Amino acid sequence: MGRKRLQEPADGRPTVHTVAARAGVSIASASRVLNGVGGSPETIRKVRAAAAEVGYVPNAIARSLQSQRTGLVALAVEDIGNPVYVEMMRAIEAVVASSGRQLVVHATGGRIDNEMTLLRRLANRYVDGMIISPIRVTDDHLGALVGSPVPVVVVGQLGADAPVDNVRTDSRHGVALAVDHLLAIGRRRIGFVNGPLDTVPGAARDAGFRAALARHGIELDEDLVEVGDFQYAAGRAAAVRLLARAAPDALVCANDLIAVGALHALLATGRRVPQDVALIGMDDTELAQMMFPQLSSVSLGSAERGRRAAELLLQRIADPALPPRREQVQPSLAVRASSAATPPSPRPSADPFEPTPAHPYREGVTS
Amino acid sequence: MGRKRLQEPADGRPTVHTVAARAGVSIASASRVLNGVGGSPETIRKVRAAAAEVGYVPNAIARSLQSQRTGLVALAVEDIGNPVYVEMMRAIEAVVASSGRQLVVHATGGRIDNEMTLLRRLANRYVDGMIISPIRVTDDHLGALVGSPVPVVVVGQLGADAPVDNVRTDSRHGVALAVDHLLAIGRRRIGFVNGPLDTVPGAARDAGFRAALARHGIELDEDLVEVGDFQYAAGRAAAVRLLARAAPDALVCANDLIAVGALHALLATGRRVPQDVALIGMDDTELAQMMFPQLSSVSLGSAERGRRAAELLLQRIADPALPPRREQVQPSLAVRASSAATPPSPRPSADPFEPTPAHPYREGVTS
DNA sequence: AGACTCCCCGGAAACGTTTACAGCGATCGG
DNA sequence: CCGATCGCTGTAAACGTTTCCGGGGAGTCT
Repeated sequence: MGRKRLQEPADGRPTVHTVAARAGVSIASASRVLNGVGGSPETIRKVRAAAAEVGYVPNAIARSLQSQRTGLVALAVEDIGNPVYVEMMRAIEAVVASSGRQLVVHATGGRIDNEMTLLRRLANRYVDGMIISPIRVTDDHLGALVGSPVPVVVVGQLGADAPVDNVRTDSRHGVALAVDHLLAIGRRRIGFVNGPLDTVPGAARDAGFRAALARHGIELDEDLVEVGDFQYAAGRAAAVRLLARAAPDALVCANDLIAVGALHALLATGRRVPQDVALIGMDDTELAQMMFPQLSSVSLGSAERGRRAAELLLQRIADPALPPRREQVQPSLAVRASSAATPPSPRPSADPFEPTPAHPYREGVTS
Repeated sequence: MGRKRLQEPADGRPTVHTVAARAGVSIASASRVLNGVGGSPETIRKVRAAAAEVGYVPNAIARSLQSQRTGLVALAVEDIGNPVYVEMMRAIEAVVASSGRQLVVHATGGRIDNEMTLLRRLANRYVDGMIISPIRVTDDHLGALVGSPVPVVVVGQLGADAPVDNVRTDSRHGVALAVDHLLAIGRRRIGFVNGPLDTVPGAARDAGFRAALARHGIELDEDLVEVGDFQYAAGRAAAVRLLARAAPDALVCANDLIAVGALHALLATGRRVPQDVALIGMDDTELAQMMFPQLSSVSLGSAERGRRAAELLLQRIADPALPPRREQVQPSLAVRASSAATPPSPRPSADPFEPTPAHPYREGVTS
């Protein structure tokens, strides 16, 4: 018994023991040199040479076990295909990468059980922290968030007093920006295509739409409101239903994907955008600018929210004792061709050279 | 000297030692029960109870160190925003998740140095395997791939004899499908908007386009070929350049993003699609169907390629001694409105009920 | 009854790294 | 010339888990 330890694992892969043996020093010295801390010139030379000869690469897992951190950060969103999350992911990835960490992404499908599973799995510490953007929130959920063993930052609305790092936006105000703008360009029958009302953003946007109309003293025709899902196909179907029973002169959509679906529905039924129906999306993703006509869209600062969430998370990882913080990003409206100030003209508006200065500009935050 | 080991880490988080002590058994027994292997009914009861009481959750890192696997699989693509990679990612995620693993995504930006860094980092075994879709390939690169210490599967074209698991498609043939179809519906001046020629897909598609025309005995007018980047903005700019100097009656695009850009350019300059110019994209992503008119697109089976790549990878992880395999996915053409067999009609058809009304205004596309 | 099998258990090693600690020689200051 | 300091080194512990191995008890077969 008692033989110290295999110097060469059966695997053949070099470990710090291999390097140390080859350099004729102890593993402690080898490790120190490899980490650039301490060591005499001679030792440094020998260890470096030995490491290079055997092609030594430190094992990330063993290092993690020792250092109690994995260098990974998780991001959980509903759908990694939604461009709004893509933009958020890009922003987060940039911050996270600059701290030398890597990103693990999870698609939750918006299902609470999936999110709960993820939160529970956090306990086994496979990541150093997590950014999650839940679209539905329950009490269990909230409990799991505040009781999480590793830092969690929430992107999105949350119960007001939840002691969790949180970066949110004011999507009610965002909807108001859209409504105000449409009224300002003379639209009166404004429709609304929303996502599910049992989601946090869906509920907030519905409330925002109603409040905005009420503020202007306009009575809402329920026929002008339709609900689908936060996806293209569902948005298009919802728009088709709405158009079948009502004749809006403008549509606000809770999402750019829905807006693209609505655009398709409008064009496919021979309506002109914006002459017959003005259209405004939400999230201001790349998609909005790819459409023809380019879509006006309410920016909810997804990239900015992602960036800030990542920074909050990194700070909390560095100092878990920090008090919970909350940050807010203001929405703004990007006006583009789909809601250009073209007066609703009679159908055969002959002039093909009608001037419509459709260059996008941003309207201020002030309502 | 002497004292065994802290039962309760200063941290306060329960370990298997905590559970074992509380249950009055050894850590070996505790571990066995927790893994569901062995243990008498009484032991099982005690350990389960103790684990529940202290809220024990096994530490994933320690487990990884012992088992020599992390349960993570990496995916490296050029741009996580490109819908083709989103679809691929979804397919991969499904397979990977069904094996109980998780996905780590990396955006390489198509830069070889980034990819090399990733490949080198593989050596520290932070993941069990990697799927990579390089758009540029060098010899160094190839060396790093074949010499990788952990399983790697490549999605995309590769040097013919590289001993690396690889799933590819025949994009030359894909381009041919598009060209054949356009010729069949009577188009003669077929343009091509490609991505960079120094990329593998760019080169293959260029060759495919030229070969397809040659096969039909058509001489290529170089004015009808334009190169940009595999992105929306670059595609749009490239299409604008092309349209400024030539008058195609059809456009093939190397990518759906490019095709969307081209569509925008066409519509913004008052051209009708497909009446004036038929349009075909490539990759057949969701985006193609979101457009109005819906875009024909050559499917290169991105989801299928992702699925197969994931399966190859899992099999190789299970048995690293497997010989390298290569799989091929056949392209197919999805014909939609943008290349419907509408004969090129004379311009002025002022029919107000024409199904695709031209938009009477121009957008900020510099001509 | 004795030998054999089977099952369960606990001690201890192992995964590969970092790091606290102590020893030791050399340098330096007094 | 001696003691303190400093820089370097090696031993060993620690991170938290799984698993090999040997011991022992209960049961079974001959």
